[in-house]
Amino acid sequence: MTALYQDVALRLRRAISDGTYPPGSQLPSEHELAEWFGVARSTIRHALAMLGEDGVVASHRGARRTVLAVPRLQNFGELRSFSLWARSIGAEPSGRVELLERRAATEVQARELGLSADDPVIYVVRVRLLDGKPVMIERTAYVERAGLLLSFVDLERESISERLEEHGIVFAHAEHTIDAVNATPDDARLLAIEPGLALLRERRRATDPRGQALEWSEDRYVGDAVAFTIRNSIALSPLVRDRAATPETAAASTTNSGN
Amino acid sequence: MTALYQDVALRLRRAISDGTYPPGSQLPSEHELAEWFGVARSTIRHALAMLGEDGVVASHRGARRTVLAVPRLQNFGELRSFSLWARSIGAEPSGRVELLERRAATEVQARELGLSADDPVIYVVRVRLLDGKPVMIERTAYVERAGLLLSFVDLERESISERLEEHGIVFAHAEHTIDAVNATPDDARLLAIEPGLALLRERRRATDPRGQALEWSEDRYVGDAVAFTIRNSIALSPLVRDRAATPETAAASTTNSGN
DNA sequence: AGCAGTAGCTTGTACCTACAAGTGGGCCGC
DNA sequence: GCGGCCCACTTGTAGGTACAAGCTACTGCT
Repeated sequence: MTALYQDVALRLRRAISDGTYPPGSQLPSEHELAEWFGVARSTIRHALAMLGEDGVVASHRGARRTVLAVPRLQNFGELRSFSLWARSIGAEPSGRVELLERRAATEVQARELGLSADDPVIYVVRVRLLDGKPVMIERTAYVERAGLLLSFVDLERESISERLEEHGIVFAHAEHTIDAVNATPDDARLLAIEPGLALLRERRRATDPRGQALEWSEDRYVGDAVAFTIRNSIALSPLVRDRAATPETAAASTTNSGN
Repeated sequence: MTALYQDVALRLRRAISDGTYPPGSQLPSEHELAEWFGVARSTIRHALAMLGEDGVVASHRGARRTVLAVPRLQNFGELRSFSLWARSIGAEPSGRVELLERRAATEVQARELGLSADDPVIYVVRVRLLDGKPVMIERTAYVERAGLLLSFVDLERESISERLEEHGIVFAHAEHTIDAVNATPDDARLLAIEPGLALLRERRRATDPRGQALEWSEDRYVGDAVAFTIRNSIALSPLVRDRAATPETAAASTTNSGN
Protein backbone atom coordinates (compact mmCIF):
# COMPACT_ATOMS: atom_id res chain seq x y z
CA MET A 1 0.00 0.00 0.00
CA THR A 2 2.48 2.65 1.12
CA ALA A 3 5.60 3.06 -0.96
CA LEU A 4 8.76 1.30 0.09
CA TYR A 5 10.72 4.52 0.48
CA GLN A 6 8.02 5.94 2.74
CA ASP A 7 8.21 2.88 4.92
CA VAL A 8 11.98 3.21 5.08
CA ALA A 9 11.68 6.92 5.89
CA LEU A 10 9.23 6.14 8.69
CA ARG A 11 11.53 3.52 10.18
CA LEU A 12 14.49 5.89 10.02
CA ARG A 13 12.42 8.61 11.67
CA ARG A 14 11.54 6.22 14.45
CA ALA A 15 15.17 5.16 14.85
CA ILE A 16 16.10 8.82 15.30
CA SER A 17 13.19 9.49 17.65
CA ASP A 18 13.95 6.54 19.89
CA GLY A 19 17.57 7.52 20.32
CA THR A 20 19.26 4.97 18.06
CA TYR A 21 20.69 7.92 16.12
CA PRO A 22 20.55 10.93 18.45
CA PRO A 23 20.96 14.51 17.14
CA GLY A 24 24.60 15.19 16.42
CA SER A 25 25.40 11.57 15.61
CA GLN A 26 26.11 10.18 12.18
CA LEU A 27 23.85 7.87 10.24
CA PRO A 28 25.13 4.63 8.71
CA SER A 29 26.15 4.90 5.07
CA GLU A 30 23.59 4.55 2.32
CA HIS A 31 25.23 1.27 1.36
CA GLU A 32 24.84 -0.16 4.85
CA LEU A 33 21.25 1.01 5.17
CA ALA A 34 20.38 -0.44 1.76
CA GLU A 35 21.79 -3.79 2.83
CA TRP A 36 20.05 -3.76 6.21
CA PHE A 37 16.68 -2.78 4.78
CA GLY A 38 17.11 -5.03 1.77
CA VAL A 39 16.42 -2.27 -0.77
CA ALA A 40 18.36 -0.44 -3.46
CA ARG A 41 20.53 2.57 -2.65
CA SER A 42 18.19 4.76 -4.69
CA THR A 43 15.33 3.83 -2.37
CA ILE A 44 17.40 4.70 0.69
CA ARG A 45 18.35 8.00 -0.93
CA HIS A 46 14.68 8.76 -1.63
CA ALA A 47 13.83 8.13 2.02
CA LEU A 48 16.77 10.17 3.29
CA ALA A 49 15.82 13.01 0.95
CA MET A 50 12.47 13.21 2.75
CA LEU A 51 14.18 13.47 6.11
CA GLY A 52 16.44 16.12 4.66
CA GLU A 53 13.43 18.15 3.52
CA ASP A 54 12.09 18.07 7.05
CA GLY A 55 15.42 19.34 8.37
CA VAL A 56 16.00 16.12 10.28
CA VAL A 57 19.31 15.18 8.68
CA ALA A 58 22.06 17.11 6.91
CA SER A 59 24.18 15.60 4.19
CA HIS A 60 27.41 16.38 2.34
CA ARG A 61 29.33 14.78 -0.40
CA GLY A 62 32.06 12.65 1.05
CA ALA A 63 30.88 12.65 4.66
CA ARG A 64 28.19 10.61 6.35
CA ARG A 65 24.84 12.19 7.09
CA THR A 66 24.46 14.01 10.39
CA VAL A 67 21.29 13.92 12.47
CA LEU A 68 20.17 17.52 13.02
CA ALA A 69 17.09 17.14 15.16
CA VAL A 70 14.40 14.77 16.27
CA PRO A 71 11.63 14.71 13.66
CA ARG A 72 8.34 16.48 14.35
CA LEU A 73 5.30 14.49 13.50
CA GLN A 74 3.05 17.34 12.40
CA ASN A 75 1.74 16.99 8.90
CA PHE A 76 -0.07 19.13 6.41
CA GLY A 77 -3.48 18.22 7.73
CA GLU A 78 -2.61 19.38 11.21
CA LEU A 79 -1.44 22.66 9.80
CA ARG A 80 -4.62 23.33 7.89
CA SER A 81 -7.04 21.95 10.39
CA PHE A 82 -7.33 23.64 13.74
CA SER A 83 -9.20 20.63 15.11
CA LEU A 84 -6.58 18.10 14.08
CA TRP A 85 -3.83 20.30 15.44
CA ALA A 86 -5.59 20.88 18.73
CA ARG A 87 -6.15 17.19 19.33
CA SER A 88 -2.54 16.43 18.42
CA ILE A 89 -1.35 18.62 21.30
CA GLY A 90 -3.91 17.11 23.66
CA ALA A 91 -6.32 20.04 23.80
CA GLU A 92 -10.05 20.08 23.14
CA PRO A 93 -10.96 22.22 20.11
CA SER A 94 -14.27 23.95 19.68
CA GLY A 95 -15.70 26.73 17.59
CA ARG A 96 -18.32 29.47 17.69
CA VAL A 97 -19.79 30.64 14.42
CA GLU A 98 -20.21 34.42 14.33
CA LEU A 99 -21.29 34.67 10.72
CA LEU A 100 -22.13 32.34 7.84
CA GLU A 101 -23.49 33.65 4.59
CA ARG A 102 -23.38 33.39 0.83
CA ARG A 103 -22.50 36.68 -0.78
CA ALA A 104 -20.59 38.36 -3.60
CA ALA A 105 -16.83 38.13 -3.41
CA THR A 106 -14.93 41.26 -2.45
CA GLU A 107 -12.19 42.43 -4.77
CA VAL A 108 -9.47 40.80 -2.68
CA GLN A 109 -11.36 37.54 -2.35
CA ALA A 110 -12.06 37.39 -6.08
CA ARG A 111 -8.41 37.95 -6.89
CA GLU A 112 -7.10 35.40 -4.39
CA LEU A 113 -9.64 32.75 -5.34
CA GLY A 114 -9.36 33.35 -9.06
CA LEU A 115 -13.03 34.39 -9.40
CA SER A 116 -14.69 37.10 -11.42
CA ALA A 117 -15.98 40.14 -9.59
CA ASP A 118 -19.28 39.45 -7.84
CA ASP A 119 -19.01 35.68 -8.14
CA PRO A 120 -20.54 34.26 -4.96
CA VAL A 121 -18.44 32.98 -2.06
CA ILE A 122 -19.41 31.39 1.23
CA TYR A 123 -18.09 33.60 4.01
CA VAL A 124 -17.60 32.22 7.50
CA VAL A 125 -16.37 33.94 10.64
CA ARG A 126 -15.53 31.55 13.46
CA VAL A 127 -13.91 31.97 16.84
CA ARG A 128 -11.81 28.92 17.66
CA LEU A 129 -11.24 27.83 21.23
CA LEU A 130 -8.68 25.57 22.91
CA ASP A 131 -10.07 23.96 26.07
CA GLY A 132 -12.72 26.68 26.13
CA LYS A 133 -10.31 29.62 25.80
CA PRO A 134 -10.58 31.70 22.60
CA VAL A 135 -7.28 31.68 20.74
CA MET A 136 -8.09 32.50 17.15
CA ILE A 137 -10.52 34.27 14.83
CA GLU A 138 -10.97 32.69 11.43
CA ARG A 139 -12.46 34.73 8.59
CA THR A 140 -12.71 32.44 5.60
CA ALA A 141 -14.12 32.77 2.11
CA TYR A 142 -14.82 29.43 0.40
CA VAL A 143 -15.44 29.02 -3.31
CA GLU A 144 -19.02 27.97 -3.94
CA ARG A 145 -18.13 24.37 -4.77
CA ALA A 146 -16.60 23.84 -1.32
CA GLY A 147 -18.73 26.27 0.63
CA LEU A 148 -22.08 24.80 -0.31
CA LEU A 149 -21.12 21.60 1.48
CA LEU A 150 -20.76 23.53 4.72
CA SER A 151 -24.48 23.20 5.34
CA PHE A 152 -23.81 19.53 6.12
CA VAL A 153 -21.22 20.37 8.75
CA ASP A 154 -21.82 21.04 12.43
CA LEU A 155 -19.64 24.12 12.55
CA GLU A 156 -19.66 24.40 16.32
CA ARG A 157 -18.03 21.07 16.91
CA GLU A 158 -16.69 19.53 13.72
CA SER A 159 -13.66 20.15 11.58
CA ILE A 160 -14.66 21.73 8.29
CA SER A 161 -11.70 20.34 6.39
CA GLU A 162 -12.24 16.81 7.68
CA ARG A 163 -15.83 16.81 6.53
CA LEU A 164 -15.06 18.43 3.20
CA GLU A 165 -12.54 15.70 2.43
CA GLU A 166 -15.26 13.13 2.92
CA HIS A 167 -17.15 14.94 0.16
CA GLY A 168 -14.22 14.85 -2.23
CA ILE A 169 -12.86 18.35 -1.56
CA VAL A 170 -9.17 17.84 -0.86
CA PHE A 171 -6.82 20.59 0.26
CA ALA A 172 -3.40 19.87 -1.20
CA HIS A 173 -1.42 23.12 -1.35
CA ALA A 174 -1.40 26.30 0.66
CA GLU A 175 0.38 29.60 0.73
CA HIS A 176 0.62 31.35 4.06
CA THR A 177 1.54 34.97 4.68
CA ILE A 178 2.29 35.86 8.26
CA ASP A 179 2.55 39.25 9.93
CA ALA A 180 1.53 41.00 13.14
CA VAL A 181 -1.40 43.33 13.79
CA ASN A 182 -2.93 44.97 16.83
CA ALA A 183 -6.31 43.66 17.92
CA THR A 184 -9.18 45.82 16.71
CA PRO A 185 -12.03 46.47 19.17
CA ASP A 186 -13.95 43.85 17.21
CA ASP A 187 -11.12 41.29 17.52
CA ALA A 188 -10.80 42.06 21.21
CA ARG A 189 -14.49 41.48 21.81
CA LEU A 190 -14.51 38.15 19.98
CA LEU A 191 -11.35 36.88 21.69
CA ALA A 192 -12.13 38.38 25.11
CA ILE A 193 -8.84 40.24 25.27
CA GLU A 194 -7.71 43.86 25.55
CA PRO A 195 -7.91 45.91 22.35
CA GLY A 196 -4.44 46.60 20.93
CA LEU A 197 -2.89 43.30 22.02
CA ALA A 198 -0.51 41.92 19.40
CA LEU A 199 -2.10 39.25 17.21
CA LEU A 200 -0.35 36.93 14.79
CA ARG A 201 -2.12 37.25 11.46
CA GLU A 202 -2.03 34.42 8.94
CA ARG A 203 -3.51 34.93 5.51
CA ARG A 204 -3.86 31.64 3.69
CA ARG A 205 -4.83 30.58 0.23
CA ALA A 206 -5.46 26.83 -0.08
CA THR A 207 -5.94 24.92 -3.31
CA ASP A 208 -6.92 21.44 -4.41
CA PRO A 209 -4.38 19.07 -6.00
CA ARG A 210 -4.86 20.79 -9.36
CA GLY A 211 -4.07 24.21 -8.01
CA GLN A 212 -7.71 25.39 -8.07
CA ALA A 213 -8.26 27.78 -5.18
CA LEU A 214 -10.67 26.48 -2.55
CA GLU A 215 -10.48 28.98 0.29
CA TRP A 216 -8.96 32.26 1.28
CA SER A 217 -8.72 32.89 4.95
CA GLU A 218 -7.52 35.52 7.35
CA ASP A 219 -6.80 34.05 10.77
CA ARG A 220 -5.76 36.02 13.84
CA TYR A 221 -4.09 34.22 16.71
CA VAL A 222 -3.64 35.49 20.23
CA GLY A 223 0.11 36.14 20.33
CA ASP A 224 0.92 34.23 23.49
CA ALA A 225 -1.12 31.16 22.55
CA VAL A 226 0.30 30.07 19.22
CA ALA A 227 3.53 30.28 17.27
CA PHE A 228 4.66 28.94 13.92
CA THR A 229 7.89 27.09 13.37
CA ILE A 230 9.70 26.62 10.08
CA ARG A 231 12.83 24.68 9.30
CA ASN A 232 14.80 25.48 6.22
CA SER A 233 18.22 24.98 4.71
CA ILE A 234 20.40 26.10 1.85
CA ALA A 235 18.96 23.31 -0.26
CA LEU A 236 15.32 23.97 0.58
CA SER A 237 13.82 27.24 1.61
CA PRO A 238 10.06 27.46 1.40
CA LEU A 239 10.00 30.56 3.60
CA VAL A 240 10.04 33.99 2.04
CA ARG A 241 10.37 37.40 3.66
CA ASP A 242 8.07 39.99 2.13
CA ARG A 243 7.83 43.69 2.24
CA ALA A 244 4.80 45.12 3.95
CA ALA A 245 1.19 44.10 3.68
CA THR A 246 -0.28 45.93 0.71
CA PRO A 247 -2.43 48.85 1.84
CA GLU A 248 -5.65 47.55 0.34
CA THR A 249 -5.44 44.13 1.97
CA ALA A 250 -4.42 45.72 5.27
CA ALA A 251 -7.36 48.09 5.13
CA ALA A 252 -9.76 45.45 3.87
CA SER A 253 -9.06 43.11 6.75
CA THR A 254 -9.67 45.43 9.66
CA THR A 255 -13.36 44.67 9.84
CA ASN A 256 -15.42 41.55 9.88
CA SER A 257 -17.12 42.38 6.66
CA GLY A 258 -14.15 43.40 4.61
CA ASN A 259 -12.01 40.26 4.51
CA MET B 1 30.03 23.43 -12.57
CA THR B 2 26.36 23.43 -11.57
CA ALA B 3 24.52 20.14 -11.74
CA LEU B 4 22.51 19.34 -14.83
CA TYR B 5 19.25 19.01 -12.94
CA GLN B 6 19.77 22.43 -11.36
CA ASP B 7 20.28 23.94 -14.76
CA VAL B 8 17.12 22.25 -16.02
CA ALA B 9 15.20 23.45 -12.96
CA LEU B 10 16.39 27.00 -13.55
CA ARG B 11 15.34 26.91 -17.18
CA LEU B 12 11.92 25.53 -16.25
CA ARG B 13 11.52 28.24 -13.62
CA ARG B 14 12.31 30.86 -16.21
CA ALA B 15 9.88 29.30 -18.67
CA ILE B 16 7.16 29.58 -16.03
CA SER B 17 8.16 33.10 -15.05
CA ASP B 18 8.16 34.41 -18.61
CA GLY B 19 4.69 33.07 -19.29
CA THR B 20 5.51 30.05 -21.44
CA TYR B 21 3.70 27.93 -18.84
CA PRO B 22 1.40 30.29 -16.91
CA PRO B 23 -0.18 29.30 -13.58
CA GLY B 24 -3.06 26.92 -14.18
CA SER B 25 -1.57 25.51 -17.36
CA GLN B 26 -0.10 22.05 -17.75
CA LEU B 27 3.55 21.29 -18.26
CA PRO B 28 4.76 19.05 -21.08
CA SER B 29 5.26 15.42 -20.09
CA GLU B 30 8.52 14.27 -18.53
CA HIS B 31 9.23 12.34 -21.69
CA GLU B 32 8.87 15.42 -23.90
CA LEU B 33 10.95 17.58 -21.58
CA ALA B 34 13.66 14.92 -21.42
CA GLU B 35 13.82 14.85 -25.20
CA TRP B 36 13.83 18.64 -25.57
CA PHE B 37 16.52 19.14 -22.94
CA GLY B 38 18.49 16.13 -24.11
CA VAL B 39 18.65 14.53 -20.65
CA ALA B 40 17.26 11.40 -18.99
CA ARG B 41 13.77 11.32 -17.51
CA SER B 42 15.29 10.92 -14.03
CA THR B 43 17.09 14.23 -14.45
CA ILE B 44 13.86 15.95 -15.47
CA ARG B 45 12.14 14.37 -12.48
CA HIS B 46 14.87 15.64 -10.17
CA ALA B 47 14.44 19.15 -11.52
CA LEU B 48 10.64 18.99 -11.30
CA ALA B 49 10.89 17.70 -7.75
CA MET B 50 12.70 20.92 -6.82
CA LEU B 51 9.92 23.02 -8.34
CA GLY B 52 7.44 20.88 -6.46
CA GLU B 53 9.22 21.58 -3.17
CA ASP B 54 8.91 25.28 -3.85
CA GLY B 55 5.20 24.89 -4.46
CA VAL B 56 5.57 25.97 -8.09
CA VAL B 57 4.09 22.84 -9.67
CA ALA B 58 1.70 20.14 -8.52
CA SER B 59 1.87 16.59 -9.80
CA HIS B 60 -0.29 13.48 -9.79
CA ARG B 61 0.06 10.01 -11.06
CA GLY B 62 -1.57 9.72 -14.43
CA ALA B 63 -2.06 13.43 -15.09
CA ARG B 64 0.38 16.01 -16.36
CA ARG B 65 1.90 18.45 -13.93
CA THR B 66 0.00 21.67 -13.25
CA VAL B 67 1.70 25.03 -12.73
CA LEU B 68 0.56 26.40 -9.38
CA ALA B 69 2.32 29.75 -9.20
CA VAL B 70 5.14 31.80 -10.55
CA PRO B 71 8.37 30.91 -8.72
CA ARG B 72 9.78 33.31 -6.18
CA LEU B 73 13.46 33.91 -6.52
CA GLN B 74 14.28 34.33 -2.86
CA ASN B 75 16.82 31.88 -1.54
CA PHE B 76 18.14 30.82 1.82
CA GLY B 77 20.77 33.56 1.89
CA GLU B 78 18.18 36.27 1.42
CA LEU B 79 16.16 34.86 4.26
CA ARG B 80 19.05 34.81 6.69
CA SER B 81 20.66 38.02 5.60
CA PHE B 82 18.77 41.25 6.04
CA SER B 83 21.21 43.02 3.72
CA LEU B 84 20.81 40.56 0.87
CA TRP B 85 17.06 40.63 1.25
CA ALA B 86 16.88 44.40 1.34
CA ARG B 87 18.91 44.78 -1.81
CA SER B 88 16.82 42.14 -3.56
CA ILE B 89 13.72 44.29 -3.07
CA GLY B 90 15.56 47.40 -4.17
CA ALA B 91 15.95 49.06 -0.78
CA GLU B 92 19.09 50.30 0.91
CA PRO B 93 19.88 48.37 4.10
CA SER B 94 21.78 49.82 7.01
CA GLY B 95 22.31 49.04 10.66
CA ARG B 96 22.94 50.72 14.00
CA VAL B 97 24.75 48.73 16.66
CA GLU B 98 23.24 49.29 20.09
CA LEU B 99 25.33 46.73 21.95
CA LEU B 100 28.23 44.39 21.20
CA GLU B 101 29.88 42.40 23.94
CA ARG B 102 31.35 39.06 24.91
CA ARG B 103 29.66 37.60 27.93
CA ALA B 104 28.41 34.42 29.57
CA ALA B 105 25.49 32.68 27.84
CA THR B 106 22.11 32.93 29.49
CA GLU B 107 20.27 29.72 30.21
CA VAL B 108 18.16 30.01 27.05
CA GLN B 109 21.13 30.87 24.87
CA ALA B 110 23.18 27.97 26.24
CA ARG B 111 20.36 25.52 25.57
CA GLU B 112 19.67 26.77 22.05
CA LEU B 113 23.33 26.90 21.07
CA GLY B 114 24.24 23.61 22.73
CA LEU B 115 26.69 25.24 25.13
CA SER B 116 27.40 24.62 28.79
CA ALA B 117 26.17 27.16 31.30
CA ASP B 118 28.42 30.24 31.40
CA ASP B 119 30.23 29.42 28.15
CA PRO B 120 30.91 32.75 26.47
CA VAL B 121 28.80 34.09 23.59
CA ILE B 122 29.10 37.24 21.52
CA TYR B 123 25.92 39.23 21.99
CA VAL B 124 24.89 41.85 19.45
CA VAL B 125 21.88 44.15 19.41
CA ARG B 126 21.34 45.92 16.10
CA VAL B 127 18.58 48.09 14.73
CA ARG B 128 18.14 47.43 11.00
CA LEU B 129 16.89 50.11 8.66
CA LEU B 130 15.38 50.08 5.18
CA ASP B 131 16.07 53.30 3.30
CA GLY B 132 16.75 54.94 6.63
CA LYS B 133 13.54 53.79 8.33
CA PRO B 134 13.94 51.39 11.28
CA VAL B 135 12.06 48.17 10.62
CA MET B 136 13.67 45.55 12.82
CA ILE B 137 15.57 44.94 16.04
CA GLU B 138 17.99 42.04 15.98
CA ARG B 139 19.22 40.56 19.24
CA THR B 140 21.69 37.83 18.37
CA ALA B 141 23.96 35.54 20.38
CA TYR B 142 26.82 34.05 18.34
CA VAL B 143 28.92 31.10 19.45
CA GLU B 144 32.48 32.21 20.13
CA ARG B 145 33.90 30.66 16.96
CA ALA B 146 31.65 32.82 14.78
CA GLY B 147 31.34 35.83 17.07
CA LEU B 148 35.05 36.51 17.40
CA LEU B 149 35.20 37.24 13.69
CA LEU B 150 32.72 40.07 14.14
CA SER B 151 35.55 42.40 15.11
CA PHE B 152 36.56 42.33 11.45
CA VAL B 153 33.13 43.43 10.26
CA ASP B 154 31.86 46.97 9.86
CA LEU B 155 28.58 46.34 11.62
CA GLU B 156 27.04 49.65 10.63
CA ARG B 157 27.20 49.00 6.94
CA GLU B 158 28.13 45.40 6.16
CA SER B 159 26.28 42.13 6.23
CA ILE B 160 27.50 39.95 9.07
CA SER B 161 26.61 36.72 7.35
CA GLU B 162 28.29 37.70 4.09
CA ARG B 163 31.54 38.47 5.87
CA LEU B 164 31.41 35.38 8.05
CA GLU B 165 31.08 33.19 4.98
CA GLU B 166 34.29 34.67 3.66
CA HIS B 167 35.93 33.42 6.85
CA GLY B 168 34.61 29.90 6.42
CA ILE B 169 31.55 30.19 8.69
CA VAL B 170 28.65 28.89 6.60
CA PHE B 171 25.02 29.01 7.67
CA ALA B 172 23.29 25.98 6.22
CA HIS B 173 20.19 25.22 8.29
CA ALA B 174 17.83 27.32 10.34
CA GLU B 175 14.76 26.86 12.49
CA HIS B 176 12.44 29.82 12.80
CA THR B 177 9.69 30.32 15.36
CA ILE B 178 7.29 33.14 14.64
CA ASP B 179 4.76 34.84 16.91
CA ALA B 180 3.47 38.30 17.73
CA VAL B 181 4.36 40.57 20.67
CA ASN B 182 3.56 44.13 21.66
CA ALA B 183 6.45 46.60 21.46
CA THR B 184 8.06 47.20 24.84
CA PRO B 185 9.03 50.80 25.67
CA ASP B 186 12.58 49.77 24.81
CA ASP B 187 11.53 48.35 21.44
CA ALA B 188 9.49 51.46 20.74
CA ARG B 189 12.43 53.76 21.47
CA LEU B 190 14.80 51.79 19.22
CA LEU B 191 12.30 51.57 16.35
CA ALA B 192 10.88 55.06 16.78
CA ILE B 193 7.32 53.80 17.06
CA GLU B 194 4.52 53.87 19.62
CA PRO B 195 4.86 51.44 22.54
CA GLY B 196 2.36 48.60 22.26
CA LEU B 197 2.39 48.39 18.48
CA ALA B 198 2.20 44.81 17.23
CA LEU B 199 5.60 43.40 16.29
CA LEU B 200 6.32 40.20 14.41
CA ARG B 201 8.82 38.23 16.48
CA GLU B 202 11.11 35.68 14.83
CA ARG B 203 13.32 33.52 16.98
CA ARG B 204 15.93 31.75 14.90
CA ARG B 205 18.53 29.10 15.49
CA ALA B 206 21.00 28.72 12.64
CA THR B 207 23.57 25.96 12.26
CA ASP B 208 26.49 25.11 10.01
CA PRO B 209 26.30 22.23 7.51
CA ARG B 210 27.09 19.73 10.29
CA GLY B 211 24.26 20.90 12.47
CA GLN B 212 26.52 22.77 14.91
CA ALA B 213 24.66 25.81 16.21
CA LEU B 214 26.18 29.13 15.16
CA GLU B 215 23.70 31.76 16.30
CA TRP B 216 20.51 32.22 18.22
CA SER B 217 18.60 35.36 17.44
CA GLU B 218 15.43 37.15 18.43
CA ASP B 219 14.31 39.57 15.75
CA ARG B 220 11.36 41.94 16.03
CA TYR B 221 9.85 43.39 12.86
CA VAL B 222 7.53 46.35 12.64
CA GLY B 223 4.24 44.69 11.72
CA ASP B 224 3.36 46.80 8.72
CA ALA B 225 6.83 46.63 7.16
CA VAL B 226 7.53 42.93 6.81
CA ALA B 227 5.64 39.69 6.39
CA PHE B 228 6.69 36.09 5.92
CA THR B 229 5.31 33.81 3.27
CA ILE B 230 5.38 30.03 3.25
CA ARG B 231 4.21 27.57 0.65
CA ASN B 232 3.48 24.02 1.59
CA SER B 233 1.67 20.97 0.37
CA ILE B 234 0.50 17.55 1.44
CA ALA B 235 3.80 16.11 0.28
CA LEU B 236 5.98 18.69 1.97
CA SER B 237 5.14 20.72 5.01
CA PRO B 238 8.06 22.42 6.69
CA LEU B 239 5.74 24.67 8.64
CA VAL B 240 4.60 23.69 12.12
CA ARG B 241 2.04 25.32 14.38
CA ASP B 242 3.15 25.42 18.01
CA ARG B 243 1.44 26.07 21.23
CA ALA B 244 2.43 29.23 23.08
CA ALA B 245 5.87 30.66 23.63
CA THR B 246 7.21 29.05 26.79
CA PRO B 247 6.98 31.44 29.72
CA GLU B 248 10.72 31.58 30.35
CA THR B 249 11.65 32.51 26.80
CA ALA B 250 8.82 35.02 26.64
CA ALA B 251 9.99 36.64 29.87
CA ALA B 252 13.67 36.41 28.95
CA SER B 253 13.21 38.29 25.73
CA THR B 254 11.39 41.36 26.95
CA THR B 255 14.56 43.28 27.67
CA ASN B 256 17.73 43.99 25.77
CA SER B 257 19.85 42.09 28.24
CA GLY B 258 17.80 38.99 28.65
CA ASN B 259 17.74 37.45 25.20
C1' DA C 1 56.70 13.17 16.39
C1' DG C 2 54.69 15.56 12.92
C1' DC C 3 53.28 16.19 8.37
C1' DA C 4 51.95 15.29 3.58
C1' DG C 5 50.06 12.34 0.28
C1' DT C 6 47.04 8.86 -0.85
C1' DA C 7 43.65 5.08 -0.91
C1' DG C 8 39.26 3.89 0.18
C1' DC C 9 34.84 5.14 1.65
C1' DT C 10 30.68 8.08 1.17
C1' DT C 11 27.59 10.99 -1.01
C1' DG C 12 26.14 13.35 -5.49
C1' DT C 13 24.98 13.11 -10.40
C1' DA C 14 23.34 10.92 -14.52
C1' DC C 15 21.89 7.34 -17.09
C1' DC C 16 19.02 3.17 -17.87
C1' DT C 17 15.15 -0.53 -17.54
C1' DA C 18 10.86 -2.35 -16.01
C1' DC C 19 6.62 -2.23 -14.15
C1' DA C 20 2.55 -0.19 -11.34
C1' DA C 21 -1.08 3.06 -10.78
C1' DG C 22 -4.01 6.39 -12.28
C1' DT C 23 -6.02 9.83 -15.98
C1' DG C 24 -8.46 11.08 -19.84
C1' DG C 25 -10.05 10.95 -24.32
C1' DG C 26 -11.78 8.39 -28.01
C1' DC C 27 -14.39 4.51 -29.73
C1' DC C 28 -18.17 1.53 -29.84
C1' DG C 29 -22.61 -0.12 -28.75
C1' DC C 30 -27.02 0.95 -27.49
C1' DG D 1 -26.98 11.32 -28.51
C1' DC D 2 -25.12 9.39 -24.68
C1' DG D 3 -22.96 6.36 -21.59
C1' DG D 4 -19.62 2.93 -20.50
C1' DC D 5 -15.37 0.67 -21.61
C1' DC D 6 -10.76 0.46 -22.95
C1' DC D 7 -6.26 1.82 -24.36
C1' DA D 8 -2.60 5.01 -24.81
C1' DC D 9 -0.28 8.19 -22.15
C1' DT D 10 1.64 10.04 -17.85
C1' DT D 11 3.52 9.96 -13.44
C1' DG D 12 5.22 7.06 -9.43
C1' DT D 13 8.14 3.35 -7.63
C1' DA D 14 12.10 0.23 -7.56
C1' DG D 15 15.91 -1.56 -9.18
C1' DG D 16 20.55 -1.24 -11.33
C1' DT D 17 25.29 0.77 -13.35
C1' DA D 18 28.94 3.98 -13.73
C1' DC D 19 31.50 7.66 -12.52
C1' DA D 20 32.55 12.29 -10.06
C1' DA D 21 33.57 14.86 -6.03
C1' DG D 22 34.81 15.34 -1.46
C1' DC D 23 36.00 13.63 3.23
C1' DT D 24 38.82 10.79 6.54
C1' DA D 25 41.92 8.00 8.32
C1' DC D 26 45.95 5.67 7.57
C1' DT D 27 50.61 5.05 5.79
C1' DG D 28 55.00 6.21 5.32
C1' DC D 29 58.46 9.59 4.90
C1' DT D 30 61.23 13.14 6.95
